[in-house]
Amino acid sequence: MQDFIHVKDVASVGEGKLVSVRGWVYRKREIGGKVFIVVRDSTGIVQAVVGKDNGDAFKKAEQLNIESSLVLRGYVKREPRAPGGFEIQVIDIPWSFVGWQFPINEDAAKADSEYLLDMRHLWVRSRRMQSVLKIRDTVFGAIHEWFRGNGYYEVQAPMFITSAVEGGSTLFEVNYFDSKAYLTQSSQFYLEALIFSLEKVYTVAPSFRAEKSRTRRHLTEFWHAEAEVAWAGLEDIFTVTENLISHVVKRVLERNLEELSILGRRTEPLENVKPPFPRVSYDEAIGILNRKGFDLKWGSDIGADEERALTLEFTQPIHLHHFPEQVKAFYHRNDPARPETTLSVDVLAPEGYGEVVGGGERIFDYDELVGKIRRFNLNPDDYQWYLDLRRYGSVPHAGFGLGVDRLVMWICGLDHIRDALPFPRDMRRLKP
RNA sequence: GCCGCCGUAGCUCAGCCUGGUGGAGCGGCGGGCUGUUAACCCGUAGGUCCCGGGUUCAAGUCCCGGCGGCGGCGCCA
Repeated sequence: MQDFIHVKDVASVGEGKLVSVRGWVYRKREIGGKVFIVVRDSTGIVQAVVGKDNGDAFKKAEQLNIESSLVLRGYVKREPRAPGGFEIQVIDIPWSFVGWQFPINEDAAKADSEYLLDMRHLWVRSRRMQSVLKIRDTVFGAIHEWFRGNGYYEVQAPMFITSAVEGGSTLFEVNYFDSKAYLTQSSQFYLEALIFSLEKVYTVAPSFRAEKSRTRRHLTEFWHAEAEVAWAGLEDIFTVTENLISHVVKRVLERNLEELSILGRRTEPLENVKPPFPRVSYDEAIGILNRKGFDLKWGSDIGADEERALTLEFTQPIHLHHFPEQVKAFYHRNDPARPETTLSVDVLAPEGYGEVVGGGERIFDYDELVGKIRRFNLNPDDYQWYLDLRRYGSVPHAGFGLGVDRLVMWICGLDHIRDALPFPRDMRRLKP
């Protein structure tokens, strides 16, 4: 077996070296008795040239379609006319697979259409998706890196559950032998159970929401990074989320400048991301928004349009905190100093992207939790084991959930969350 | 749940308002070009104009119904 190199290393092996690369046809042009093949692999693109005098390889090269695969061998040449300044002068093509006519062309790619979603299993090969996927890899890696570097245990919660985490949210029902089960919409309750064992825990797992949402920031299956910390309060969640997000962004800037550039993503908004993030109370937000022309009453929720307007006032992600009780789920702890509000926080990504994190302090007192469940017209019987946690050595604690796909969407500057992951699932899309 | 939009070539779309022989670009195929960069130039093939009904001498175009799809809001991460 001979040694192969990756496309990105072609320039550095030095002119005149004989190299072998394996990849796919990114572009093919025939002119002047030569075939120019731009070869793509997981690391980049490089131009290869096959001359007509090289009869056997020339014939093979001529037959290749876009995205056909090939192995080629040739000499590296410094060539200012080639993209990247180097090309491979092919001496032979030891292996090739002549693919069918590739169904995605430049026109379809430019249109950014529904068609590309139907063709996603092939579109993942595009430089654009390739770049998103590399950044996504950095993001997931950096999340694990940060939690593990800060004393958290990684845990796993079940995906099959029997009742809702939050009343009102819609669950996917599945057949579970002779009974019904549901797909989890959050691992939070399980993490809360686990803090009494491990104190600081996190998980990165899918969550499922059967909401009929048709927006650019909703999926029915999304990747949820959740953490829960014993003895922690709202201030700790501010600190944890701003440090976590800043770390992730820093890693992306270290590793993915090329990918950001392929995506046409400006890096300035990312370079601004450093702790601490501005803290904006719900009260302040209502004031800011009403000065900007909204007409919001205290107690109304801050919707997508309002979030967008609010984030445009800042150059960093912001901590929006102290939401009124009625706009947050029942498990949020009310602020003893101001009981109509909760010790809750959303982190809003800048540039109009909006909510990427929701979290805050949880109710740790049994009677307080039962009372609030009733006040929200829910049935305490549905929360038996969750209430149990408040019976045996309960402690103040706090946690949060981060929508990883939303974070990737913002970091990449994407228009739609669907493009932040390879095979998105939403209300109307279950394939490929 | 609410509001709005669309369905014409493999893909992206124009044509519809104001009815009169189905169009463009990209892609395919054939040819040309001795260095292309989303190559270019010439030629050529390719259509159930979503389906059904109606109006009309005549419907892709107007009307009614159906089907399929898209965007946004709410909800949330």
